[in-house]
Amino acid sequence: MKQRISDLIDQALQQLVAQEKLPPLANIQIRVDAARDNAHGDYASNIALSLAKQAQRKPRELAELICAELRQSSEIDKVEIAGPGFINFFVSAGSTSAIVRQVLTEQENFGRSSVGAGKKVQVEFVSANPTGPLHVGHGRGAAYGDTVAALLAAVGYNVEREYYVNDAGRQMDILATSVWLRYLQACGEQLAFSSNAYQGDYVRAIAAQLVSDHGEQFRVNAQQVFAKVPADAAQGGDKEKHIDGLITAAKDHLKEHYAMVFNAALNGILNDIRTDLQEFGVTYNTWFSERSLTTAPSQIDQTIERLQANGVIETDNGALWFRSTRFGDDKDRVVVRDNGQHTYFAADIAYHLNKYQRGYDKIINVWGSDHHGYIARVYAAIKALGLEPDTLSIKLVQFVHLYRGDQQMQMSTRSGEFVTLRELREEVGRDATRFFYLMRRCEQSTDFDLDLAKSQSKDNPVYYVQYAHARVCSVFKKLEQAGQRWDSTRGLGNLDMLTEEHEQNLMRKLTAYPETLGKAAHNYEPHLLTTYLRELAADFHTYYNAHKMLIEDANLRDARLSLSSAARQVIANGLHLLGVSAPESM
RNA sequence: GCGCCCGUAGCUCAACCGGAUAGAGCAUCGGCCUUCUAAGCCGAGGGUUGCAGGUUCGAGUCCUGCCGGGCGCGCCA
Repeated sequence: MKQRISDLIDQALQQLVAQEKLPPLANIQIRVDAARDNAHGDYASNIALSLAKQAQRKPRELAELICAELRQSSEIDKVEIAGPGFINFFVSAGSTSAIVRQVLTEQENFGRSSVGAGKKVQVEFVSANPTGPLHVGHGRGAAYGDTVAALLAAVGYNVEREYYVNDAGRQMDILATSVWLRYLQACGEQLAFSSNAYQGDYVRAIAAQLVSDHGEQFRVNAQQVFAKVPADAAQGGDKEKHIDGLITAAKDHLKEHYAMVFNAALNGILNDIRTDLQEFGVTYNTWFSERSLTTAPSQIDQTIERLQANGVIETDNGALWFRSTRFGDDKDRVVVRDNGQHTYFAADIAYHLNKYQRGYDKIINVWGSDHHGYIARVYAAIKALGLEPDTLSIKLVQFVHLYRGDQQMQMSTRSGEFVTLRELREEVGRDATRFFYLMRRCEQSTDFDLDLAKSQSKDNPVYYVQYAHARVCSVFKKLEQAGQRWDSTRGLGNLDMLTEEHEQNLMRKLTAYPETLGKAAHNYEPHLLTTYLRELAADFHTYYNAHKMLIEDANLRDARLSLSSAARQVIANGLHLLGVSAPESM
C-alpha cells in the first residue's frame, strides 16, 4: 500500500512538472509512513514539506497542487492536507480488511519475506569461555543473538549460528588444574584449594566424574605436587604465581595424562553449556574451536604471514607487533609475544579471516559490552588483511544487573558466586526469560529483578501477549462447545461488516506486522517485535472487551472470528520468532 | 587522562531515514465480572526528553561543549 501511494504521488509530481506548474525537480525521495494517529488517516507523506524549497512553493500550497493532481484510486477513500503540509491518506475499509484474508491464507508464512534470499549470514553469539556455567549476562546475548538469527532467517537469509569456543590459553589451564585439585581431594589427598582456582561446585562435579571414569589413575601425593609451588595469597604469596606453579606441577606430574584431565574439564563444561542453551531454545550450526586454528597447518601462522606480506607487522623487543594504528586503532597490538607464543588477539584475527573465507555476505558478532575495546583492533585487522569491513557488524549487548529485591547480586565466575542462566530459567521460566531479555534495545543496560520476574504475576508482559493468544483459542473452544462452526469462507466474505473502530484498529495493526518484522531483522533490533506484540495484544484485548464474538448473526460472527483468528496467527508467528511459546490455554 | 554505550513520567522502558499533541507497562486514584478466561478492559493525574548552544520549514533524534552513570584501556584470555 505504501508503494501504491508513493506511485500515485510520483505520477502527480511528474504531471505537475510536465504542465510546468512546478520547476523541474531533482533527487525526489517520496516517503510514505504509517500514520501514528488515526485522525491522520492510515498513511502520511511529508513530500510537500521536503520539496517546498526546491519547488519554490509554500508547503501547504504544494500539497494542494499535488492533491489536485492525484489520480483516483479504489483503495483510497480520502486525502487530506493537515498541519504544516502533510498529505494524509485514508484507506478504504475494503483495503484494510484485505489483511485478514492475507494472514489466513499465508498463515505461519505471513510476515516473512525473501529480501535476503541467496545471501548467507553468520551470527556468532555467547562464545563464553568454557570455564564455568553460563550466567545471566550470557543469557541476554543468547536470547538476542538467537532471535536476530531467527529474524534474518524470516526475511530470507540463509543463517548460520556459531559459538566460538576459547579452548586454548591460560584460563583453560587454570580450569583443568582446578579440576585436578578437586580430583585429588576426592581421592583423599589433603590440600589447600588454591584461591585463584575456580571455586564453583561444577568443578567438583567434573572431578567426581573423573574419579568414576578413571579411578585413581591421576592421583599424585599432594605434598609432592605442592613441593615447588610458590605460596598462595593466604600464606603471603602471589596468587597468580601460585596458580601458574600449580599448572606447571600438574603438567609435570600428569605428563601425557594432563590432556585427559584437560579434555574432561573442557568437555564437562561444554556439555553443560550446550545443554543449557538447548533448554533455552538455542542451537548452533557450528561450535568453532580456537585450538583448531593452531593445528597444522596453523591458520594463525598463515594469518600473521599474510599480515607480514602486507607490510603491517614489525618486530620490537623480540615481539611481533601489528601496526593497527595505521587502520584506526589507538595503539599497536602484539600478535606474537617475545616467548614465541601468539596472543589471543592473533587467534581472533585468524578466526575472522576464517569467517570471511567461508563466504558470508554478512557476519554479525554479538559481544558483551565489556569487549568494546576490541572493536577498533578487529576492524583494523580486517582492513589490513584487505577484507571488506562493511561485511562485519559488531553488536554490543549491555550488562544485566541482577537484583533480588533491592539488593544487587555480585557476579564473578571465579568466586563461584553468580546466578547462572540455568537458575534464572528455572526460577522465571524460559518464555518469560527470553521475552524479558528481548524487551530492550541491546545497547541499553537493564535491571533484572528476580523477585519480580519470578513472581509470575501480571507484571510480566509475556503473559499479557500469551493471554491474548489463549483467549482466541478459548473463544473457538466455546464455539465448538456450543455446537457451532466457524465458516471461514463466510467470514472472509463478510469482512466489510467489521466497521467498528476497534476492529479497524486491530486490522491496521496486523497490516504493520511484515514491516515491523523486516525492520527488526535489518536493524538487528528484536525489541521492535516485542513492542509490536504488546501493542497487538493490547488492541486485541481492547476489542475483546468491547465486542462479543459469539453472537447470533452468523455473518458478523464469522467475520469477527476471522479477524480474531488472524490476530492469533500473527501473535503466534511473532512469539515463535522470539522463541516464546504460544499457549492455547492459560 | 583517552575511548565506547547510556541519560525521556515516581520506577522500568518505547518513539519507524529528523515529522504533526513525546507513548506503553508498573506504581497511585476512580470505575467494569449474571454475558466468549478480570493474567483483562475503561478513565484520571503524572514531562523544560540531564544542561547550554548550533544546524532547518521542523530536533528526544543530527553537530559542538559541559554535567551525571556504566564499561574498557596487558607481550591476559
